[in-house]
Formats: sequence, C-alpha cells, structure tokens
Amino acid sequence: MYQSSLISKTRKQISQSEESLNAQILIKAGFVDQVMAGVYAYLPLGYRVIQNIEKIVREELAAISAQEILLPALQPKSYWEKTGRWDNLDVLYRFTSYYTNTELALGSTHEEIITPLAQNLIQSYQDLPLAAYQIQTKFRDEKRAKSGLLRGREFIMKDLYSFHSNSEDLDAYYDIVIQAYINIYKRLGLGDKTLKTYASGGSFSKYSHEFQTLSDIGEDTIFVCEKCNIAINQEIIDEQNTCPECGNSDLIEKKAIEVGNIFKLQTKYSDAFGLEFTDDKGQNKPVIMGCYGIGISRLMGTIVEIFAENNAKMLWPAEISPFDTHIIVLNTDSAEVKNKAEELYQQYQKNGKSVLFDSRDERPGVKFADADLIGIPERIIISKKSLEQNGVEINGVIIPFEKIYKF
RNA sequence: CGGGAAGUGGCGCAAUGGCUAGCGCACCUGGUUUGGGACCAGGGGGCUGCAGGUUCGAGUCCUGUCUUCCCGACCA
Repeated sequence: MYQSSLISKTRKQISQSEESLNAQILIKAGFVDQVMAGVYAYLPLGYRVIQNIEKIVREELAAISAQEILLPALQPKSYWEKTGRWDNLDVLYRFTSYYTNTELALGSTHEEIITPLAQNLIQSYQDLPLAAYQIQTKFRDEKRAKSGLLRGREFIMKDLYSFHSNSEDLDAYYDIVIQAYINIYKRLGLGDKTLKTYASGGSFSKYSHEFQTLSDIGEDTIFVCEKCNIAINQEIIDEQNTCPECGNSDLIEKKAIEVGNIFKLQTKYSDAFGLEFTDDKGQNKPVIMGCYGIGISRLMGTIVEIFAENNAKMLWPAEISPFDTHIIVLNTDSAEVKNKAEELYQQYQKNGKSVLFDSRDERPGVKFADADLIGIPERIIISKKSLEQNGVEINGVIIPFEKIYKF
C-alpha cells in the first residue's frame, strides 16, 4: 500500500524542453524533483533506487574489508589550508558563519578530514592496512551544473580511503578495489559498457584510473582498446597514445560518463598532515594512501541514460528497481478482486519481495501509464479477467495462483 | 565565466500595447464509469520572477537584476 500523495501525485508534466533525458524521465516519473540548478530532492521512488545502488556498493566494499564511516560535510578552514586547497580548489564552497565569523567549507571531498582522523587511529605498522569509506553528500561549486543528475552542485558520493605501510601494499589493494568496482558496475547492469580507463595521475603517480560508461551524452572523450576492453582518457592521449596494457595503437574514440575514479595518493596527504607510522624497525615513515570514488547519484542518472527505452520510458535493472514487483489491481469495485489482490500482496511481502501495490480507484489506462513511467520490471495484473482463469497476469502471461504462492 | 533561449495558477502552455489575463492537466463537491491516460454538472486557485522606466493604458515596449535550460570554457 502506498501513499498516493508521495508517489502517484508527483508526476510532472514536462515541456518538450532541451533538458537532459535522465532529468526528464526522473522528474516526469516522480523519482526526483529539482530544487535548483544541480540540486535535486530524492522522492520515495528515486530514493529507493539510490538505496539499492548503495546496497550493492556496501556489499562489494564489505567484501574487501572496507569499513563504513560518516565524516562531516561541514569542515574547518584550517585543514584545507594545510593542503593549500583552501585557495586552490575552485569548486570548494567556502563561507563565513554569520554569528562567529568563522570561515568554513562544505566538503567537496574528504582527504582533508580523513587524514587527520587517521592520525588518531594509526601509530604502528600493526594498525595498517586500513580502509574506510563513507556514502555522503558532496558539495561542489560547479560553474555550470548540467545533464540532470550527471553534474550537480550537490550529489551523493561514495568515497573510500586506504592506508598502507608501503606502496606494494597500496598497489595490491588498488587492484582489489578495481575488481570490486568491476563487480559493482556489473551488478548495476553497466558491466558491458563500463571500461577501466587510464587517466592523468596528477602529481603523485603516473596514472589514475577512471571507470567510464560509454554514452553519447558523456562529457568525457576516451580512446578504447577493443582487445583489452579498456580505455585511455583524452587528457593523457598525447603522452600515451597506445594501449598501456597491450601496446595496441588502434584505439577508437568514444564519449563516456565518468562513473568512478581511483587514485594512488601515495604520501601527498600524509605529508601535509604529518601522518606517520612506526615500522617494525622502530622507524617513523609516512603512511601511503589511496582514494577511490563512485558517484552514487550520477550512477542513477547514468543508468537512466543507458536503460531508457526509445528515449522515453525507463525499465530498471532488477537489482536496483525501486520495487521488485508492481501489483496492479483492476476492477477495484469487485470485493473478490480486492481481497485476492490483498492476499497476493501479503504473500509477496511474506516472501521478502518489495511491492508497489496499486489499488487506486483509477481507470486501467492511468495505472498502466504510471507503471510504464515507473519502470518496475515485474508487473502483475490482477483483475476479474485473471480471476476467471484463477490466476494473475505476470508480464503479460497468465499464471495460476497455485504456482505463485509456492514461489 | 562568455554566448543563446526562456520566466504567466501546482504542472504544461495561450493572450496585435486596449474590456474582469485564458486553455489543458491536476485539485474540491455530486453523479455515472473501470483491461491503455473516462464523462456530465458545479467550484476554488494569478499582484504575469523582482525593481525601475516609457505610455491615457504594460503580461506585451525599454533598462537593470534574479532564476532556469542549452552551447562553450572550466572540471582531484
């Protein structure tokens, strides 16, 4: 049973505007609502999708021994000054407290917070390695928010940080994270289209890696090696114009959405904060760090871009669909149909299935249209007609009750 | 930040400088309807983004400003 005010009445008419596809679909179907440029509210359907994506991420990170934490979004100026990014990170929201005149930042990333925190946790090589992540709202003062959920000023991100006593250990964990990421994209239904991509390493390593989902609306240009199924970001193509893994020079230019990136930070942040540990010889050394990001809300937008059918309606991959099953009750004036529907709904819930139960007193066309918009992959219709055959209709096929109730 | 477009009931739109700013959807009341977005009857809801200006008269013209969308630049 659902609250119609939150789910069924959030449908918005959308103009034949130039808004990006993911924004159009998600707003029209009532998954999100736009609050301002690059800032969205997640409504019940959309938030369930977000939570399903998060669940997959959590499961895969638990499998590689990362522990979940939650760091503050509100951050002191002093930490950002230590790394020099108070003045240099142009997307950092900075502001002054109205009452105390204190200058503060809204977190656009969390190296500046987790590194000093790690100082409290790490003294000895025996405290390493350590991996911690959070799923949290990030703030970035983008000059131009665009493409719906793909580039917002406020967005949900998973950021993982790892701490090691030497670079070999970092390298090994880095590869483990790559495999976890591959698992995540696969479970999200993006496996075939998401490529590990070599990108600029910045000042602290030769390369970083991104995960890029092929899509014409992507902001990034990558060059794909079809032999290795990896890619190179355009930003490093001058210095690296062959496949780094097989040497192939026959690379194919494509557009893609960056859905993850991982860096070997080495000692950049531990140096800035003096994060050291004592090794087994009694010597103090800087902690070696890595960081690993996945944009959760951007993934939702990406999935819509990839799975929208005929550029109009959505069909969610089963694992992240807002509900497992959409039960649509027709002929709601019939007590028999209503009772049977209620029974079916209870049965599904008992068996651990999440159900969107539409018993509204609406015409069939309204319910079907809404169901099309919402895009839950399993649709069950129960009606006078189906009861005549002593069953329900599941995705167009009549299934007798005795088969369903067994599961 | 540069360029373009647009701001009118909750949403989508209309309105030669001229009557009380309309229409569709949604909403409220009553009735009839129920396998692809129903119908009838009645009803409520607007200082036309904001601030100035021109004019006898401004939703409409001018200036400024804010906001949104698109293109570009930018993007650990």
